[in-house]
Amino acid sequence: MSFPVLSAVAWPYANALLHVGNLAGAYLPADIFTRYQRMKGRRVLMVSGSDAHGTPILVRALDEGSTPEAVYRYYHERFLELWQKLGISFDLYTSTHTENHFRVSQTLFRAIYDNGYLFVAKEKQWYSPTFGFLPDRFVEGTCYICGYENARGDQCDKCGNLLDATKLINPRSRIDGSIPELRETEHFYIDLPKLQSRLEAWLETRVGRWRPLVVNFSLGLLRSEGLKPRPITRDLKWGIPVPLEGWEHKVMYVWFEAVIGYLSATIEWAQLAGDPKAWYDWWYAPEARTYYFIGKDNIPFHALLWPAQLMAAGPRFGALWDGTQAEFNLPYDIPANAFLNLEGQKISGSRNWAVWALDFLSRYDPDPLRYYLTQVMPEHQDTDWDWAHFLRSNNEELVATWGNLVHRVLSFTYRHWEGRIPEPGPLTAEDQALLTQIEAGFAQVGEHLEQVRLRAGLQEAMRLAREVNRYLERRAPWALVKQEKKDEAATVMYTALQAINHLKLLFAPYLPHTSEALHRMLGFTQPLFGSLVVEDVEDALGPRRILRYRGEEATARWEPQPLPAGQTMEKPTPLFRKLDPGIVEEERARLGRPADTSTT
RNA sequence: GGCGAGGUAGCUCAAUCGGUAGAGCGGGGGAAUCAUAAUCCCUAGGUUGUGGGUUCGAGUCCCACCCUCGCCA
Repeated sequence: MSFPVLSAVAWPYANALLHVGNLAGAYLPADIFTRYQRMKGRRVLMVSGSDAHGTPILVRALDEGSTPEAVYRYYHERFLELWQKLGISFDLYTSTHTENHFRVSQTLFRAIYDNGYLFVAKEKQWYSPTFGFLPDRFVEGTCYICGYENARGDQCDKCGNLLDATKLINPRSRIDGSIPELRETEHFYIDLPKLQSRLEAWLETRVGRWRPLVVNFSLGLLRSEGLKPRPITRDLKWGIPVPLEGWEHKVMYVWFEAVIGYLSATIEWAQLAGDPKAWYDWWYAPEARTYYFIGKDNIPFHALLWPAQLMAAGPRFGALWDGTQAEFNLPYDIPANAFLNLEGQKISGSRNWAVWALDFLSRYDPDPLRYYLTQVMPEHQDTDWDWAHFLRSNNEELVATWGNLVHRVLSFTYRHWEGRIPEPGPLTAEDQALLTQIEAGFAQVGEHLEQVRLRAGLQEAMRLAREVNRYLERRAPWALVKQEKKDEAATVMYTALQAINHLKLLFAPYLPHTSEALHRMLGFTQPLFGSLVVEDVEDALGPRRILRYRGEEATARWEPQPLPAGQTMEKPTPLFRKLDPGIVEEERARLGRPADTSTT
C-alpha cells in the first residue's frame, strides 16, 4: 500500500548546540523511520529547520553582546554540520528566518483571524525605557514566594516556582539594570475554548493507536482544565511581524510561529523542486500520513496547539495562499519520546552535563552512536546514557555480532575464492532455511518500523545476524576447505553472503554509513543512499544555507536484492572499530567541566 | 498540589484480551579456530516499587502509599 508520508521533526532552537538526548528524542528516530519509508518506495518527505526567533536567542545574543541574527546563523551552521556527519537525511532543513516562512505564517495568522478565532485583550507588562516591553525572563527581581533576590520573571531558580512576572518585587531589567514600570499593552489571543470539543473528538480517534503518554496526557489536559485562550503576539522586534494594519510593530509569539514551519518547509521544498503545488500531497491528500518526531516536553504544542491552529485556519489558508480550498491533514501520529538521562542525572547544557553530538563525532564514528542511541531510545520511559554501556554496546554487540559476522564471511571468501562471490552448488534444505528466515526479516523488521518501534526492529535484525553466525558454526566452511570439499564450502559461503546482503538492507535505516560501506565491499557500484548537500540560497531576508537530501542515485529497496555469483568484491576491511575500555574514564572526566560554548 | 507516563534479572529493556515472567549484554562452564579473543553450545538469576483487594488465575484490573520524569498551578 502506498501513501504519502511526512516526517515532521522538532525545530531546534538556534541558541545552543545539540546533545545526544536531542538526537535520541527526535532526530535519529525520524531519520531511521524516513530511510525505511524511502526504501519502501513511498513518497516521503522529512522536513525541519532552525528556530531562529524567540526569547532564548535574544537572551543568548544579549549575554554575548551579539545580535539574534548572528546567534541564529552560528548555531544553524553547526546543525547543518551535524546532520551531514550523522546522516540525518532531511529532504529540506531550512529555518524560520526565511521570506517563505514569514509569508506562510502571516497567511495562516490571517486565515485564523478571518475565521473569527482571534481576539484582542489588554494586559500589563514590565516596560523598560531603554528596551521597551520586556519578556518575562528579561526581568529580574525578588521572588514573591521565597524572597530570593535574583529570580527571573518567569521562574524562580531558588524555589522552582513559575512566577507571575508582574508580581516581582524590586524589578530590574536583565539587559541594563534599568528599573521598569508596568504598562498596559494589547495582544492577540487564539480562542482555544472554541476548538475544545472538536479537538477532543479528534484526539479520541487516536486512543489505542498513539503512545499512551501522548494521547492520555493530551486528553487529560483537555478534560481536566479545558483549554484557555493563549496569547500569540509579543512586543518584540525580532520575529515575524503581525500582518494587520496598525500591528506591524508586534511579532508572533514563537510557540505559534515555529510549528508553522512544518507547513512552510514543505511548501519551500515544493518550490525548490519546481512544483509549487507538490505540498498538497502531504497537507491535503486524505490518505497522507504525517508523523511528528518530538520529545515529551513538546507534546501539548503538537497534539493540541498545532492541530488547533490547523483547524482554525482551515480552507481559508489555501484560499488566501493560492486559491485552493481544502482542509489540512491533522497529525497521523506523534511518536514522542521520553528523555535520555546521562550517567544517572538529567542532561543539563548549562552545567555541561551533556554529551555534545558534534564533539562525540570528533572522536567516534556515526553508526556506533546511531546503534547505541537506538538501543537506549526512550520510546516508553526515560532511559540512561552510560559510557560503560556505550563501550559494551559497541564492542560486545555491534563489533562482536554484526561486524564480526561480516568480517569473517568477507575475509574468508576473499581469500579462498579470489575476491569473487563463489558459484554455489545446489542449496541444501539448511541453506534454504537460513535464507528463508533472513528474508522473512523484511516483513518482521518492517512491521516494527511501520509501528515506529525502532528498538524492537533493530533487535530483530541483530537476532537474524546471530542466526547467520550459528549457521556458520553448524556448516563450518573452514573445515570443509581443509577436507578438500571446497565446492560444498562455496555453497555455504554463497548462502552466508546472500544472508549478509539481506542484513545489509535490514540494518540500512539504522546504520546507513556501514551498510553503504558493506554494499561497496560486496561489489555493488550504485549507492544505497543519496547524499546530503548544503546549498546557498537567498531571499529578501538575505543569503542563507539549507540542507537537502538528494536521493536520485539511491538504489536501496526494502526487499531481498540478488547478489550475483562471480561478482568481484572489494578487499574487506572491518566495518566497526573496537574501542579501548579507557574511553569510559576519559569521557566521564569530561562531564560537568566548564566548556567554552561561546559563539564567537 | 492537580493531570499524565513510568518503577520487571547485576545492566539495558520486552511481555496482544488477565493464562507457566522473556531477550540481549554482563557472570559461570564447555566447544571451535574462518573472524577485530570475535563466534557457537550449556548454565546461573526475579516475592514484577510497597501494602491491600477482585479473580480459578494479576507484571497486567481496582484502592492506598513510596520513588522518578513531563506538563500545569
